[in-house]
Amino acid sequence: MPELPEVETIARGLARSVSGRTIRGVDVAWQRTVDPRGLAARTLDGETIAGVRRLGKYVLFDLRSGRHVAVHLRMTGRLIADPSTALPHTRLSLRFADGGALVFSDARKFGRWRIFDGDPQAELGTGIDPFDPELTPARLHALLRGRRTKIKTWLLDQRRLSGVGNIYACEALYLARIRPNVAAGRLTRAQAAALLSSLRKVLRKAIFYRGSSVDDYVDGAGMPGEFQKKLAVYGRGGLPCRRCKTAIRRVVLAQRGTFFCPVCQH
DNA sequence: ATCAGCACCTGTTGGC
DNA sequence: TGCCAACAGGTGCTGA
Repeated sequence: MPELPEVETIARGLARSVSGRTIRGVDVAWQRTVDPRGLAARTLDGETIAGVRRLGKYVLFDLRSGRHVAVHLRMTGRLIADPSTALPHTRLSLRFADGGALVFSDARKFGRWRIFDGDPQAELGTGIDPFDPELTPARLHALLRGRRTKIKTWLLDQRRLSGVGNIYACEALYLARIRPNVAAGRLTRAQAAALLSSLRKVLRKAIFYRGSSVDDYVDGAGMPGEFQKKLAVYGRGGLPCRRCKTAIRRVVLAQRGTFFCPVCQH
């Protein structure tokens, strides 16, 4: 479900709504929600949330103790602060000392919570962020050099670049006029530069519109985003390209639906 | 290194 | 109307 813009929207909202609050009670309704590589959920009892931010596609809670909680929402995970009614598919809840709660609901049960000490980036293995100032066109071009994997598949690999998912990979490649199936290493320096600026443009705009609610994404307050109305290619198979009117094609790359314009993208 | 295939899960949708 | 297959914003593992 959520990619960088959706996770950013959720993290920003939760930073305001749960920062400074103290956990007094943890309910785990689906044990596998808690990643066994990290600490047990009950260790959160008594912790106070210092802040909330995004790391790649993780919602990262920084605790006053120095510990961290990384929540990955995968396809259908939702983090809702102080819900007014019980949520369906609730898998884990943090009860706060003030009487409120942070509830994790996840229909498909793919989402994971990981509680750990130490450096989040090292712990989670996240690659460079698309908005990291150190990611220059030259740096991206260098990262792509020699890679024979398809550029769209490369964009989805979180160990290299962290935060881009299926929707925004399709959208950025469309904006940059690059075919999803070209080998990553074959992109020219100019194409790498176009791809980077397209990624930032589409991600920034999607954050502005509070994410894309194609199916069931909602933010930390339960509100949907608006960017799904702005999508240029994702989910538009068979519909006319907004630039040249050619029918948008859908193919499958790396087991994921992939949309592109066969005329605009080379 | 890379890829296809499958696993993890449930809910919704579209075709027949 | 009803059933079933396909599909879904993600990742991780295995085997080739």
